[in-house]
Amino acid sequence: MSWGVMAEHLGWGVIEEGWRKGPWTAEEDRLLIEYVKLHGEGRWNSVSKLAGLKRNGKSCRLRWVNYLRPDLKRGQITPHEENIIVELHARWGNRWSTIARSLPGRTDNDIKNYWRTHFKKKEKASLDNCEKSKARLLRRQQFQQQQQQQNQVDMKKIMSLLDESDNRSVPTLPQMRQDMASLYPNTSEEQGFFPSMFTGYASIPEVSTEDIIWDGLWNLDDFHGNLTMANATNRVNLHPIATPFY
DNA sequence: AATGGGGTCAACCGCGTCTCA
DNA sequence: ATGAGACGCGGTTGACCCCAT
Repeated sequence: MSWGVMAEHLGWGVIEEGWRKGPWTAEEDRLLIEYVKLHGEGRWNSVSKLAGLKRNGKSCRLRWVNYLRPDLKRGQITPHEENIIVELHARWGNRWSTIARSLPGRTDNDIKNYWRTHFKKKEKASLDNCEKSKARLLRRQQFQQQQQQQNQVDMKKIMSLLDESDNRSVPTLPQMRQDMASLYPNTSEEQGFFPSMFTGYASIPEVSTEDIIWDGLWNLDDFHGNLTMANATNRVNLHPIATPFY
């Protein structure tokens, strides 16, 4: 039983509008290779007529470019190639064919697949961090708002105390201590007697070292993200500046 | 041993660009 | 100048494989 017959028995190679679709058989590959040997690359739409393949031109071109070309490099992407991909992606964004030109033997499809599998994970992780960071930011904003409101209340209390002591002229230090102690009975002078508004710094609760580290990483991610996004979305602007490695 | 989930890769699809009559 | 066909590109899908549970 031939590959083609078997494939059809197994439900592969669906025929739609006269064109076969799905995985290529060894026989189809052979026919395509023969065709390219005889006629060269190009004129893909005539493959079906000249080679007897029931595949449309697009499908033939793709099969040749991504799989059958003799100069294709097989095997895993090397660390060196990965470095190049990362560097060029930062510069060009998702312009896979441009990146592929700098990696002999690799196709745009290879690079695209590699990027998606190896870097989507990192992207997802950074998106998760983004959500965490947003939540933290919200917590901080809420806390700072509360702090501000509390400070206003405190200030009013202090002002009213001062008003009461107007007839005492300038308060003495013991008097001030007494006033503050009545406002903040649980706070010792050593712990920081005055409310935070006097220090100009509101301490932030529930912020762990881990949070701080993640914030730092997030800032870096954000910077890198913006950079690559800018590159990806402003390709036209970058054209005159940078040239791909042909 | 069964199964669910994630990784990998080949192939398809839609759209934009190029070429040529 | 223009329209149709060919080509190229990036995004997406789906099948297969492997591994952990």
